[in-house]
Amino acid sequence: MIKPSRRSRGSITVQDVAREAGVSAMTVSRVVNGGTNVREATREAVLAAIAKLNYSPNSAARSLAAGEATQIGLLYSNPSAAYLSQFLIGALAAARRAGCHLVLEACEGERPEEQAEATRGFVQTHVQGVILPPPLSEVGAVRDELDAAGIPWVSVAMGLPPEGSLNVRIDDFAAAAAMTSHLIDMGHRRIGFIRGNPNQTSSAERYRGFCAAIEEAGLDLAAMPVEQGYFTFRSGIVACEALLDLPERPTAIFASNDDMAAAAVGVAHRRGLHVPQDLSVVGFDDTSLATTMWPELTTVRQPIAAMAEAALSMLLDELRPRGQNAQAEQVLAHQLIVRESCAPPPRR
Amino acid sequence: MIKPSRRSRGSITVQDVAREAGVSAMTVSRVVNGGTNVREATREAVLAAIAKLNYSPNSAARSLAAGEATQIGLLYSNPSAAYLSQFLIGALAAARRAGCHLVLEACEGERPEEQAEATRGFVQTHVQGVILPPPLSEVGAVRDELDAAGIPWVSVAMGLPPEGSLNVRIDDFAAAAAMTSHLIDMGHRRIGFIRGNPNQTSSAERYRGFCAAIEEAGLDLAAMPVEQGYFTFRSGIVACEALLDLPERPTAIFASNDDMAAAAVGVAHRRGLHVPQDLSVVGFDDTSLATTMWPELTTVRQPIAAMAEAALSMLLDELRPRGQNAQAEQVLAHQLIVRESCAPPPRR
DNA sequence: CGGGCCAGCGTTACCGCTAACAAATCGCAC
DNA sequence: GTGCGATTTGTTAGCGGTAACGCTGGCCCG
Repeated sequence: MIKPSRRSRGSITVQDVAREAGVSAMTVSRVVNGGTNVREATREAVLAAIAKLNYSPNSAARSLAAGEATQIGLLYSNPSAAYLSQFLIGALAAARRAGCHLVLEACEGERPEEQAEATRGFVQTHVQGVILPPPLSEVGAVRDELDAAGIPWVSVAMGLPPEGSLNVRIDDFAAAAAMTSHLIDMGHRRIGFIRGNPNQTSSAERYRGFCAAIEEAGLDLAAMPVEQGYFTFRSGIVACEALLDLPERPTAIFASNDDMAAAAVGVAHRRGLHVPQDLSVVGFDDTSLATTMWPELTTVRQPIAAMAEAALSMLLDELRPRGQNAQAEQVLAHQLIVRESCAPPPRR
Repeated sequence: MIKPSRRSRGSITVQDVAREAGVSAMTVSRVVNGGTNVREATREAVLAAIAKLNYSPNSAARSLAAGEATQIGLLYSNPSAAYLSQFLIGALAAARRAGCHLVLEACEGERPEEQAEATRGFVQTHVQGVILPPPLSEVGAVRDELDAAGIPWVSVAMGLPPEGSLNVRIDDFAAAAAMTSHLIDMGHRRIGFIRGNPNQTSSAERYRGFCAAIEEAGLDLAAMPVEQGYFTFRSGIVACEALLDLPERPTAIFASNDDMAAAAVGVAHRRGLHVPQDLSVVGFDDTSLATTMWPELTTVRQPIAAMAEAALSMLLDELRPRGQNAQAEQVLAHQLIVRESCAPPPRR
């Protein structure tokens, strides 16, 4: 007497689908993945059976059988929370599709030794690849450690990634230039710029974009006041104070990220300047801060979730033994988001 | 002739550990999980072998063999990004430990029909349980849909969870009372309160805590101006304007979350009031906003990541067939975070 | 001193899926 | 028709781990 398998989970498996469609389990598997070398009629029968039974493949079994990568590391330091949450949403979506797990690790310290230490945590836990969102994508200690362990990595949102490395980014240069042109088109002729942290290449790229747009418009770059910031709210306060202390005040401020832009708006308000009537302020990144302030911020949106997804796919392609990977670099489209924080300069 | 298995992945398996320790694979498995009925000497030998080989179990194989839950849903609407990122960090850590995948689904709309629709997405994709962070934990349409499908859920951070439901939370009442007492201890006698969205029970609990502390201090509750807010930055502006328009202005404002507190600080600044010298402002949640503003916000910290972890563990316990689950409710500890946004009231 | 019980460990048989190989089928030129 | 390569489909053998059950030997009790 055959007793029903005591361990059956009652869920729909390939076998069930195969029986329903009158084919073998292997054929079902082929249809579900890629589906090479399956006759059209057969595929349709299988798809119909899948739909009928509401089958969804068991990802644990799949990655076990296929021997795929199952643990991908994500090393984060302290980007803005808004950035991180978007990033995680994208990465999680891609991870689930691929059936792999995301292993998070915080990298708190600033010192190379601490960073290397956090990285070694990954090596211990057998992650097969690592995603490096900013600003860690720029940290040599981390990359060296991963290279030494032979673990592939993808950098995300670097301004100027090293040749041949896996990376996903936007065109910081073009985005900053577009934003600058937007201000110029509005009539601003004296635009203050707050630079980002010099240890990140995107800072330089954004500044280059700013300069290029100024010069292209035939304006005098030397007349544009520039302050150094470090991407933090606090540094934005200092930089903005300096800009507004100038005898000839800028009519607009372009901060290299939203946090610093928010700081600039705060400083302006405390000085009794109205934004945007007296001073226009624009940022970069379109984090949630941009809409939880008043006035809401004109800024550049990065497709953060899409970038995370792209990074993970790229990494998995790299890890897949079969064939060579198509591309090692992806530049996604950015978008200029116009809100209420900028307006034509005040008439004088 | 035995050729080495062509599909071997070269990684360390239970078999390797078993051989090294001179026991069977099953014993290794027992040691790794729980480890009931294993002699101490044997356990040590196995642990030594594990350490020596640097073995780490394959979570795909584990969940396949054990037939464990592999997909846990996380339905989020739009809590603050800071909240979400912390929440995801905690949930991911727990998910990895348990070897299950997190399935995110955004629930955009406000209308019950849209919310139910988003929930049905989960039912389709065979998630075995769902975590409901605020404010979705309070949405009847979502919970009904899950109940109808027989999918267990855990609510997180509800103020007053329904009897018998799985939930993880902090004591909103006590936390709000503590914050209020802190203000009273500083010398404030006229404290304005901005309520949270009435569709969330935590709003009511926080308000109850505020009232209790006021009365316990022997102050006149009727003298405290209260405004309705909705947890949004925008609603905080309106509420704070109303409070500051009062003939007898409060010396402190207790906003039911950080976004509204940030709004209050902004309004005060635009009116030329200095925070905290002229007006103290405190918030609730300790999201990242609390430190990306100036002055930094005194607020209540929720252990968000820990709450997410607890929620996931609770859900998995519920799903595990063996035995009954210990607890259906967990109240984690909150913490009063004192920063720069409050000070004794101005002398008059 | 025999037998029942249980802690401790091994054996077997899978979980659900897919790589690799084998077999069947097809198309087509001669 | 026949032969042969290309395409489509089926078969087998695991991937790494664990549930269920079986076996062993020591302990206790009658």
